[in-house]
Order: sequence, then C-alpha cells, then structure tokens
Amino acid sequence: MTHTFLNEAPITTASDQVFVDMRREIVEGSIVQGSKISEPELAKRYGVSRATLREALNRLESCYLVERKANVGCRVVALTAERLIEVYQVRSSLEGLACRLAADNMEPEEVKGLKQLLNQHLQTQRVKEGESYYQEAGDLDFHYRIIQGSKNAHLIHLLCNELYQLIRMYRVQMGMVGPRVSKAFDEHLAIINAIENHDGELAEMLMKRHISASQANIQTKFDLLTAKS
Amino acid sequence: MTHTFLNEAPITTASDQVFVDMRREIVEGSIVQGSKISEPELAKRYGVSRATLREALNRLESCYLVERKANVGCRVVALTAERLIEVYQVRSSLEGLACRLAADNMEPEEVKGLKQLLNQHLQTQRVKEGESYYQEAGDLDFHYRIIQGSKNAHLIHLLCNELYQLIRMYRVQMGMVGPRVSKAFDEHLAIINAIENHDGELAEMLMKRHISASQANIQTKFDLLTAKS
DNA sequence: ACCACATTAATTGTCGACAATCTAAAAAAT
DNA sequence: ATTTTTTAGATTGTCGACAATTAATGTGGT
Repeated sequence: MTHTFLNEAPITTASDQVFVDMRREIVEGSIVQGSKISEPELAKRYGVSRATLREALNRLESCYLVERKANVGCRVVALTAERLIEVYQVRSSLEGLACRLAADNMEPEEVKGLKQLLNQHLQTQRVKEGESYYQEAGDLDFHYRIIQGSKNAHLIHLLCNELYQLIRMYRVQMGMVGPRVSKAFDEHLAIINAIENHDGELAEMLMKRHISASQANIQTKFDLLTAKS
Repeated sequence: MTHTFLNEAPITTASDQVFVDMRREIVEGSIVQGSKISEPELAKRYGVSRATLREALNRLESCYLVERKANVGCRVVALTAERLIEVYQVRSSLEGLACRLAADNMEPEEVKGLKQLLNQHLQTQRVKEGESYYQEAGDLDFHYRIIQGSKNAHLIHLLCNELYQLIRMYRVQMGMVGPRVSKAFDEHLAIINAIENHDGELAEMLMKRHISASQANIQTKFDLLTAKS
C-alpha cells in the first residue's frame, strides 16, 4: 500500500508519479542500493520520456536517494556504515532542535493528539505483536507530529521531505522491525511529558538520546548483515 | 569577481554554468527576491534551451533560492523575517554540530591554518578598514574550514552546498558589511581555542552563540530596511 | 602476455516543437 | 455596475531527435 506522506505537494504531473514510485522502490530495495541507473531503461519501464524521468531523478537527488555525476550518470545511494553515522548525527541535531521548538510552539490539542497516538500504539502493539508495519508507521507518525509542532517550515521541509526517506531506507533494508518497541514506547512517553511541561531543554535532550539509541540499534543490525556477506 | 566555492563539482555542462550565474545574480539581488521567473525569457537571456534552464532551476530549488509550483512556475525566494529566523535556527544547530565534531576530528595542521587565517584577517582589516569584501570572504572561509573539519560529508554538503547561499543572500542584500568585525574576531578566536583543546561541548556552545549574535545583527538591519519601505 | 592507442557503441546533455494547464482579458448575464 | 462565463494568450510539462561525452571493444606494438 502507498503511504502518503505529510506536507507533500499533491501528485499532479507525470514526473511526480515517477518520483513517488521510484522513491518507494529505492527505499524498499526493489531498485537495489548502489546500482547504476540507466535513463533509457527506466524511462521505458515507467512509460515516460527521458526528460520526465530526469526531472524525477533530480528530485530523488534532493532527498539523497540517488547521486549524480556529470556526463557519467546516476546511481542509487549506497548504504554504508559511515553514511549511517553521518546522517544520524545530522538527524539527531535537527530533530533535537525540532523537539525543543515543539515544547514552546505546540498547541495543547496537538499534544493531546500525540498522547492519543501513543496510547493507540500501545493497543495495536498488544493486539498485533510483531507486526512491523504498524510499528514503522506509528513511530514515523510520532516523529512527524513533533517535527510539525516545531512550526519551523524550513526545518520541517529539511526533515520530512529531504532526510526522512533516506532514514527509512536504512530502517527498511536493515529489517528494523519489531524490536525495541517497549523501550521506544517509554522514551516516547518521556518526550511527550517534557513537551507538555514546555521543558524545551529536556525535550531536546531526550529526543537526541532516543535517536542515538535508534542509531545504535540499526548499527548493530548493519554490522551483522555486512559481516554475513 | 567570481568566488569559487569549496566542495563544488567543476563546471562542465551548460546547465552548471547557468546555475552558477543565476545563483550569483539571485544572491546579489540583480534577480530580485520574490520575483517570478519566466523560463522562456531567462533561457533566451542565457542563450540556452528551456530544458537546460530548467535543470538549473531544479538545482536552485535544492539550495532554497527559488520555489516551484507545478503548472504555475518558479519564483525567487522572498526574504522575510520569519524565514530568517527559521534558517538561522537550523544553521545554528547544524553548525554547532559541525563545530563540536571539528573539535574531535580536525587535524593539527588544519587548526594551524585556521589560526593563520584569523591573523591574516586581523592584518587585512587594519589595512583595509571597512572593505567589506574581504570581511565577507574571510568570515566565510572561517566557517567553511570548521565545517570541513567536522569530516561529516553529509553535514558538509548540507551546510556548504544547500544552506549557505541563502544565508549569503540575506547578508549581501541586507548590506551586512563592516560592522561587528572586531567582536566577530574575538568570537572566532575563542572558537579556535576550544577546538584546539578538543573541547567539543564548549566549541559547539560558542559557535551557536556566535551565530545567534550574527542573526540578531542581521535582524535589526532587516527591521530597519523593512520599516523604511 | 601485457600495455597503449584508436575505433565503435552506448549514455548523457541539449535542443526545438507539441500538448496540457493556468492566467488574464473580453463578453454575457443578472 | 458586478459577477459569471467564455475565450484567447501565455506558460509549463512532455516528447522525440541530435550533439557531445564517456565507456567498451578491438587492434597494434613491445
């Protein structure tokens, strides 16, 4: 199913559609990481002209999913341990900022909605133990809402439109499912409380720590997978 | 004159050239902020086809200098007080991170080069009092080098390639010249010392404060200019 | 057998033209 | 006169073809 992301322009043009489709395929791995992209081939596959495909490639480059070299071509981003660290350092910093701002700028009803979402998670988790999709989407929603709560449009764009797809790509392809649910739940709860108390400093700190834990989790998985091959 | 920026792919293709040219014109204000962009007109002006121009527009969008709407068109970013705050919140966070990382990862000779740069600034300032260009370029160099020192490729790209042009645009068009030189010098010195002592926390804090001061400085200028008109 | 060079094939960059969409001016209706 | 509809103009999105550059193949020399 196609999860539609927040704060995204509606899909009107043909290149929009190609962009969204390719993005999903790259994140999910059907277009494999590190592989070269042939413009004529993919244009044929999506049934569009090369100009349209190139438009989509440009946008994919903007969210770090493909890399481009002049007169050489495009290739899908390669998932490496170094890049994971780099991206998470940035994410931690930015989402920490978002959380601090959210503590000041979130409306009471937004906080209320966040709490409801968390309770809903708890319910869903008990019922559908181990179902990864809900956990993925739920965690995503949680982070998205806090980022929105920062009320900083530039920051929101940076995180939700540019950075998050790459982060999802790591999570999905490392098979980050199931684990860490209960721990993440407690961490989420603590963050909400800090926001509700308008304690920006604490909220920022907790969010940074939460993301660091998430990073460590992915990292071990990554090391295991790379050691295997 | 054309200052060539660090970490940029060499200008090989025609759209590269148009991108660099338009970027300078937008930053300097010859293409005025907030104005609509006519693809056919600019294509003719730069002597390239629309496809080439659109490629350049895509890249300008990636560094936040133009905004695009489907089936409507492109317009140059508008300089507003709100956006200034938003961008500087992000900049402060990211460049703080860069500075903290630099304290750990910068090579001794890099730190040495940074100190020499600062001394050089002091000399140039005394000789050419009030000359804005050197101050601009010098300050830019200082920040660039520290960002490079973070050794985080993603962070470097984010700051140097994506965010900095917009920041320069504010500085240039607000006429940020001359003032704050001596104060900025002391702040730069303190930051270098923290980096040299591998005191990441202090370095981050000082950099954030330095950027906040810079923001306040621009903001007052902005308020003055907007109050006039 | 290995390396250097030339030639060929494939890929990317660029162009001009057409189709789809939006904006604005003119016409019609209330 | 004001609002709505229509129509015309202009702008953007998309396409297929050509030019320029790169990668691959084959050839000759040592």
